[in-house]
This record gives sequence, structure tokens and C-alpha cells, in this order.
Amino acid sequence: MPGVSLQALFIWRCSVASLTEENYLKLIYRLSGSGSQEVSTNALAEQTGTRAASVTDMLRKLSEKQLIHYQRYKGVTLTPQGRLLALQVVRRHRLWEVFLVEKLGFGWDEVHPLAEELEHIASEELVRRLDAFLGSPQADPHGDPIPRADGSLPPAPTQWPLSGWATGRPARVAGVLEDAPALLQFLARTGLTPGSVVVVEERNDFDGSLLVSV
Amino acid sequence: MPGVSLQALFIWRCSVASLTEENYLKLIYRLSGSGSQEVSTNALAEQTGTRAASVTDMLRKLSEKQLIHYQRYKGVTLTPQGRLLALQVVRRHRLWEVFLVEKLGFGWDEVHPLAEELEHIASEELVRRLDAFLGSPQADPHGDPIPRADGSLPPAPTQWPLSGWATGRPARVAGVLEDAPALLQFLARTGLTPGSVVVVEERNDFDGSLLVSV
DNA sequence: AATAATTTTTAGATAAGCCTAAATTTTAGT
DNA sequence: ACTAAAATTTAGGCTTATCTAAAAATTATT
Repeated sequence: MPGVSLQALFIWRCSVASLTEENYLKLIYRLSGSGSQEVSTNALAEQTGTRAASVTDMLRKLSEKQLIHYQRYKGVTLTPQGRLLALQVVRRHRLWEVFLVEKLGFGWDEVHPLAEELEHIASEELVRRLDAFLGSPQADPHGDPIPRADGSLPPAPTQWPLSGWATGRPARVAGVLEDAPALLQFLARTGLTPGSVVVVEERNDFDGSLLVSV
Repeated sequence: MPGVSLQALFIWRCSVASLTEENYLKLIYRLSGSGSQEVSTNALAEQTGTRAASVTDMLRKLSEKQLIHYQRYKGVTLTPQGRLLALQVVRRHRLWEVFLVEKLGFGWDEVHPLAEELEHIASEELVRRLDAFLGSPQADPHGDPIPRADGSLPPAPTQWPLSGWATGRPARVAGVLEDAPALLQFLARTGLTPGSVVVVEERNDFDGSLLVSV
């Protein structure tokens, strides 16, 4: 019987990322526009609420773990492994948001902070069962697509920014790009929720504001 | 208008405990037999999988936060605040276990590790809604009582003779009615001790004997 | 192209939670 | 009661993720 060289074996290290590392990967994914552009150290520092020096430390670490492509002073992008991890975190986040809204009756504008905590529970079995329990939803309560278990994305419904929509022509709200609680609460109060139908009444070009009827 | 002394105002500091601190409080609650006896440093070290020196560090910290009564070399007990925090963690743990079994279809024996993670999400609104969603259960899938939001405990589960229990359905041994030493030794040898979980595999009606797995 | 401004990195420090090794206190055995 | 054993604490270090301050690289301006 011929010997088999152990050098020939490779394994996937699963769940290599700490909670903090997961948050960095998720953020890099978001700021890079789903993975296309490079993300700067300062941009990450601003979004994480930390200092650039701390970000640099973490980037070196993620780079050693082969989760990002990183060269000093040049910004970062995700590797395929890093991208998959980021997408799994996003998947968990959005599934929990569906749960919180559909099953527990939370408002769609209240669930983001809770999902930020729930998303870090990495059990694949849990995610599989949660997904089935919710009926394998394609989008979260904000209208954002939920990545599949393999990291692929369901087709996004075609969407345009409301700022470019013609006045007087009805449009259905597909989602909101920001997740600042104050903004989401304001939108919820005025009825500007995903699925609602709105009409742009006036466009004020001097400051870019819109007068919208729901 | 009469002045109101600020000395008359007391507040609850909410969520004073880190994840690790919560785990210590929960463990002290359990090892103290729901708060009655003192717990030793070594007992905590054994259960947390850490060294006694690390436990001492944490005890000093919890003591400064007024969550435990602690005197060097004398063991610890929970203060009322510490006890309430521990009970809230236990409440969340057991509610999530009900969710995982009843809603996601996990086996009752698979849910503990997941609940260990979910229990640390401290949002009171989340717990309130989860409780309502589950129909305010009184006990978790193992039959353990779920503390109420105010820290009170529902009446302990009623007890039945094992001889009348359905086959295949797990049961927790509550006690033994006889005290013949030979019987108790036999039961101890086979692991049939109070607190152990058993399943009746076969019932032999001809002689009333049971085949039980522990 | 040279310099000023900005961005990013390096160097050295801190707090939480853990460690080992050594000292101390308590408990148990004679 | 006195010593041996066990339990507990103290002292000093390590790692992770953060910080500030200073140095280096890049980008922008003149």
C-alpha cells in the first residue's frame, strides 16, 4: 500500500473570525460596494468608531489569516474566503431581522441593533433551521437581499434612488441604504416603509430635498 | 412647590455585567443551589475550565460591583442584584431553549450550547417579545422552571412515577421514594441519580420492569 | 518639482481575562 | 497542639483590541 503524503491535504479552517473580525469583514464588504472597490483605513476607522492605528492592527491580522488583500498605504479588498465569511454574517443578520419583524412583531426600524448581536452566532445548523422556519426569505424587512448559504445573492429587484425619480409618477419603496436609527424612525413615522407607494410632489434642487406624499 | 431630595431616588444599573461576568453569576447561582450555600473558588475554577487564580481575580471584580458577597478564603454568595442578574440570564437561556426546540425543531439535547450564546443578548424588549411569542412557558424543554422577568420562580414541576412515563420521551429523575441502601447503590451505579435524564426504552408489562437508558 | 497637507503606519501603553509560580491561609491528621 | 496537606490568594506575564503620539508614505498645491 503506497504512502500518502500529508502535504497533499488541505483543510478549510471554519469560523476563523472573532466577533470583532467578523464586524470588520462585514464592514469592508459593505464599504467596498459588495467587493468591487478598495476600502481605506480611514473609512474603516470612521465606521467602526475607532482610530486609524487600531484599524491598521486589525488589517495586518486579517491579512495574515488570508481574509483580506492588504498592502501598506494601499487599502484593502476581501479575499474569496473573507468575502464568504462576510456574506455569511450578512445572511445571519438579515435572517434574524426577518425573524424579529415577522415573528416577534418588532418594527422594521428597531431590529438592526439586535441583529448586530444575533448575527455572530455562527452555528450553521441554527442558520439552516432559522431560514427554513422563516420560509427561506429572499429579502430582509428593509428590502435588502439575503445571501444564500453558499454566498450567492438572490437577484435584487431593480431599484433606483428616489432622488432621480420623476415627479408625479408613483414608485414603490424598495429599501433604505442607511441604517441610522433616527432616520429609520423618521421614515417609519411618515410611512416611508419598504413596500409603500410614494409620489414625488416637488424637487428642491437648491438643497436636494424632496416633498413626497405617501 | 416642595423640593424633592435626590437622595430619595434609586436607579437600577442595567446590564452591568460583561458576558464573562454573566457566566460567573449564573454559575454561582447554580452551584450555590439557587443561592443558599457558599461557593468555593475551586468549584468555580473547575466548572469554568479556568485556574483558581483567575477565579479570584473575577471574584474581586464582581465584589467591587456589589454583585457578590466575597471575603478572602471564605467563598462567595450572590447579592440581591447579583441574584437578579443571574436569574435574568437563566430566564433568557431557558426561553431560547424553548424556542430552539418548539419552533426550530432542534432535539432537546442539542440546544444547550446555542442557548449559552443567545442568553447574553440582554435586550428586555427582546426577551418580553420572545416570551410572548412562545406563550410564556413555565419550563424549558428539560423541565427546568423559567424564572419570571421579576426574578421570581414558577412552582417547581410536578413529579410522576417513571413507571407511568411514555416510552421514548426524556424525563429528569426527581428523586427516589425508597431509601434501601442496596437500591440506592444500584441506582447510583447505573447513573439513575436525581437530576439525571433518562428515557424509557421498553416496558415489560408481564413483570412491570423497565429498560431505561441514561 | 518642491513643499504642504493628508493619510497611514509604527511604537509604546492600557484594560479585560486568562496564565504560572510562589506565598499565604485554612483545614486535616497525628 | 502542631505539622502536613489542601485551598486560596498574590505577584508578575501574556493576548486581544483598543488608545495616543510620533514617524513615514502618499497626495495635493503652488
